[in-house]
Amino acid sequence: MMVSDVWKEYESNEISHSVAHHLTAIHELMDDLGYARVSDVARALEITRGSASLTLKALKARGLVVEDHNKFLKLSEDGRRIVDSILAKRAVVRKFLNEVLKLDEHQAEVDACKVEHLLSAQTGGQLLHFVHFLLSDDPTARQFLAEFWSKLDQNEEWQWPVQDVDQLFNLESR
Amino acid sequence: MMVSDVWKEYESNEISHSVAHHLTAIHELMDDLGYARVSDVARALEITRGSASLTLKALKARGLVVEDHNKFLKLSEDGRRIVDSILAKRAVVRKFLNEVLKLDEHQAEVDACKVEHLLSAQTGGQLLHFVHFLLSDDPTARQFLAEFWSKLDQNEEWQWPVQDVDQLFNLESR
DNA sequence: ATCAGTTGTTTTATTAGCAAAACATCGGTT
DNA sequence: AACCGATGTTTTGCTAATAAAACAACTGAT
Repeated sequence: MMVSDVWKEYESNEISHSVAHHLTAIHELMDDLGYARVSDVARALEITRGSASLTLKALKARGLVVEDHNKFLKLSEDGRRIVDSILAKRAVVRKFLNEVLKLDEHQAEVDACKVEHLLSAQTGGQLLHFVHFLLSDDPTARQFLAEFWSKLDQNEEWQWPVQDVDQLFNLESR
Repeated sequence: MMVSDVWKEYESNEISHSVAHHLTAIHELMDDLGYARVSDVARALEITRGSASLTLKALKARGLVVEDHNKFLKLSEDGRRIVDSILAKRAVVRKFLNEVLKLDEHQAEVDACKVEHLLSAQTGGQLLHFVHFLLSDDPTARQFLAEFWSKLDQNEEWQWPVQDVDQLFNLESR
C-alpha cells in the first residue's frame, strides 16, 4: 500500500515512449539507410514532418541527438547509450514472452515495445540473466521448461483475471 | 522490423496510467474506508480535487464509475473488471520481479506499477502460469530456481546494457 | 530557367493530464 | 444567524505529443 508514493514515478521517467521511438528510429535508419533526416524519422514513425521536427529539436536541445552541417541527424553518446539500453530490454522481454511464455510474435513485440523504456536497468539486467539461463542448454533449465510447457498444454486452471493472486500462491505454494 | 506497425498501439490503450490509478484508488478506498468520493481519490493519488473531478467525470461518462445520489463513487461492473485485471497483473509482475529476479521490493513495486496496465490479458495469464509453477513446490522448479540464484551470486558476465542480446543468446545457447 | 517534388520549419489547434484559483454548497459550531 | 471547514465543480493555464497547413529552401528533370 501507500500507493501514492509509487505511482507518480511513472512520469518521472526521463524517456517517454515517444522519445524512445524517435531515438531508436534514428538508430535503425542509420543501420538501414546510412543516414537519418527529420523526414526519414517521420516516415519511420508515421507522424508528420512537423511533429518530428519539433520533437527532434527538443532532443537536440537535450543533447541526445546531434545535427550535421547538412541537417543529417545522429545520436550523441548519451543518445546511443539510451538506445542501447532500450533495445536490450526490448530484445530480452520479447524473447521471454515469445520463447518462454509462448506468446505469438506479434503480441510479444507489442508488449515488449510498450514496456521497454519503463523498466529499470536493474530489472533489465536481472531479466537478461534469467532468460539467458532459462534458454541455455543447462539440463535443469531444459527440464524445467519442458515441464512448464507440458503444463501449459493441459487445461486452464483459473479464469483470468484471477481475483486474488496472492491467495492463489499461498494456497498451493507450500 | 516494421517498427511503425507496432509502436503506435501504445496509445491505442484504452486504459491510461492515470485512469488505471483512479480506478484502483476507488477500489482500495472502498476496501479501506467503505466509500470513495472525489476528494478521497484526489488525496489517495496526491492530485488536486479539481483534477480528480475532471478525470472522474470522464470515467463516469465512459461508464466505468457510477455516482451515488450523494456524490459517492463506486466502480461499475466494467470498471471492476478492469481493476481486477490490472491488480492481477501488478501482483504477478511484482512477485516475479521480487521473488524470482530478487529485485528489492520498492523497485519491483515501481516497475510493476509502470507496466500493469500495458500488458495484454494473454500476457498476464501466461505470466501467472509461469510464476505459479516456478514458485510451486515442484522439485524441478525448486532446483531450477536454486541454480539460477546461485548463478546470480557469482560474477556479472556482461555489462549492462548488452549491445546485441540476440547474439549473446546465439553464441551460447547451443 | 522553370517547374515539380522533397525537405525542414513554424504556426495553429487538439487532446490528456495536471495545478491553481475562484466559486458554490453543504454540515456542523458557536 | 453567522461562521468555518470540507467538498465538488469550473475556469484558466501549463506541458507533451500529435495533426494540419502554410511557408521557404533546396534538388533535379526537362
